[in-house]
Amino acid sequence: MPDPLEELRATIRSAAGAMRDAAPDAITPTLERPPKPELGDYSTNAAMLLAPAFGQAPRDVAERLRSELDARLAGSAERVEVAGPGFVNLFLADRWHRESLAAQLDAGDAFGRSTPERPERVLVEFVSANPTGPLTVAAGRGAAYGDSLARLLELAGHEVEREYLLNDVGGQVRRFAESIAARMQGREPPEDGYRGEYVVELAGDLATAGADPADLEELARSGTEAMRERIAATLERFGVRFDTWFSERFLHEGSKIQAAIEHLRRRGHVYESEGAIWLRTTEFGDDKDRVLMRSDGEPTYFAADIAYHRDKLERGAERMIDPVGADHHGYVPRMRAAIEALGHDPDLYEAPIMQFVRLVEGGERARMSKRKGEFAALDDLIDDIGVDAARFFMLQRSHDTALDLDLELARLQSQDNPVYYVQYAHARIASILRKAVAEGRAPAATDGMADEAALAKAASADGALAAPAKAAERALVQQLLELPAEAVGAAERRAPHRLVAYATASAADFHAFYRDCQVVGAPDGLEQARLAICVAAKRVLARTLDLLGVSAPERM
RNA sequence: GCCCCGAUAGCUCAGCUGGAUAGAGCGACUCCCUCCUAAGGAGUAGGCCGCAGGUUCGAGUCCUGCUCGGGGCGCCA
Repeated sequence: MPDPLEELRATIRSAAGAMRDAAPDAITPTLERPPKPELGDYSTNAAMLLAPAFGQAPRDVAERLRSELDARLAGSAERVEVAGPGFVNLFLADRWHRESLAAQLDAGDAFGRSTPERPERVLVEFVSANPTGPLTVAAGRGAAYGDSLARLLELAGHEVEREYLLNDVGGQVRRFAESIAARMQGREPPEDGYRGEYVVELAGDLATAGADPADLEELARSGTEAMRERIAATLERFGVRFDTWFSERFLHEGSKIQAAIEHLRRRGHVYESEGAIWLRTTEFGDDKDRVLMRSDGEPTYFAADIAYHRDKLERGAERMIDPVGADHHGYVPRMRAAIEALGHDPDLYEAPIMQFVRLVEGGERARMSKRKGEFAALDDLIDDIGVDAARFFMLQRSHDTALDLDLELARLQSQDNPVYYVQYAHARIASILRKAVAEGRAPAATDGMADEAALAKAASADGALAAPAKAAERALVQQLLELPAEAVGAAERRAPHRLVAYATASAADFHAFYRDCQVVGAPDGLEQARLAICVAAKRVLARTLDLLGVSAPERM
């Protein structure tokens, strides 16, 4: 896919290469928009990066780079300047903007997509909340993060699988079954059981279906299955769908755990002590060794998880990304150690730490504990503020920052709500296109809406457009061209929250364009050019919102 | 005690792997609808980037120490 900014970067690299008599290692210069428009359209720090290797003052290197670039950008740049400590600033011609916009439109839906140097098969395992209760808001943050990350990785050219690990066996599940049984018999759940109202309802349903309160095995099975369905329904509402629901029970029943332990034993990392079987994780940087098989003969969750990750690798995963809650972050070093003990590079296992979400309203904070029965359910949050606001707010902040979600702000269906800022820009563009069709200034598609593809095609024809000349036009075009790099950067850094900032900035640039540039009714050529900019902006906003899992409305 | 994360505007937080005069939203204050959606725009006020050192042409960003807050240190998951 043509990426005009990537071509500019390549030009800078080649100019830097041409002057590298001292042959420094490859540098990765920045290409960014300077803080003030007077400083040019783009700026690079390449000279400052090269200066140490040349043993020259940054400004002198910058001057040499300037003349190299000046020659290479003859048709595209009006001028190239050296400024500040050694920045080389590019003032690009109208023609460059026109051609870049045309290239973007020509790429259609492929714009933003990229091909990594080394595409990977990535398995993103997320949410994986115990099927012993409804999803909490905290799980929702993990869902929003994991799903957006998966979407980003796909756009960045990787092969992605979304997977949910169902912890459908073990102590928590037993307590869950005991709690259901107690409710079926009209008793209170045990002290360490699940006391939520949903357990009462579930017990009623199972009783109606003829379940036997004495058969804990069966209650565990049907209870977790009922919860799994409920969780899946909540996630579906939330716009999150998994490729695979992986049952931990499968690992136990299929002797996968024994096989994994045996594998580790053959590699020489397993020993017995105090009646238990241990993995020598300290060999790989962990604080202490960890138990795989308890003295009562039951495998630990850790052993099951090792078998699980081994299974992921056997299924072809080249990278495993497991966003985990902050309350489990202590678990990460031992899992890393286990990956290494299995004979793999531990770096292919990544566990982004999800910090907590706190719901804030008038200073009050909801607690989130499933077992005590007082929790903030994701469904309740969606009912309250809607999917778009929920996902936008949860993705607004870096995953490793604790988030206070302000319900009062998120609930507002008004101008104060930051979600609508971006959506409104999209709706405004749709409105312009509708008007253009209504006045016969743009072709209509079969559905009566503007034929965006036709507009794009006409615009990308060579020389068809007047050049974007106003500052607001140029700024918007430049902003839209950032999408591919933004998407790749957000994917590589596992940081979907960057897209929220990008979407907000793009919307702001559109609103400024809207203020300064009349579209429908502008002089011939200019009107076509602006309609093309509108189409490009609409696509970028829709794409970005989609990556966030937020809708892009045609009207508001 | 050890480990992880955080500390940036009144509030909630960004800051693109070290670059130019540190940004956004909310809140406060002033303006702008004969005009494609005012869910918008223009502007003002608001900062010792937790503290102290260090690294270098340059540090909110990297290193060390400290303070405060959150979390974790189980043969639970």
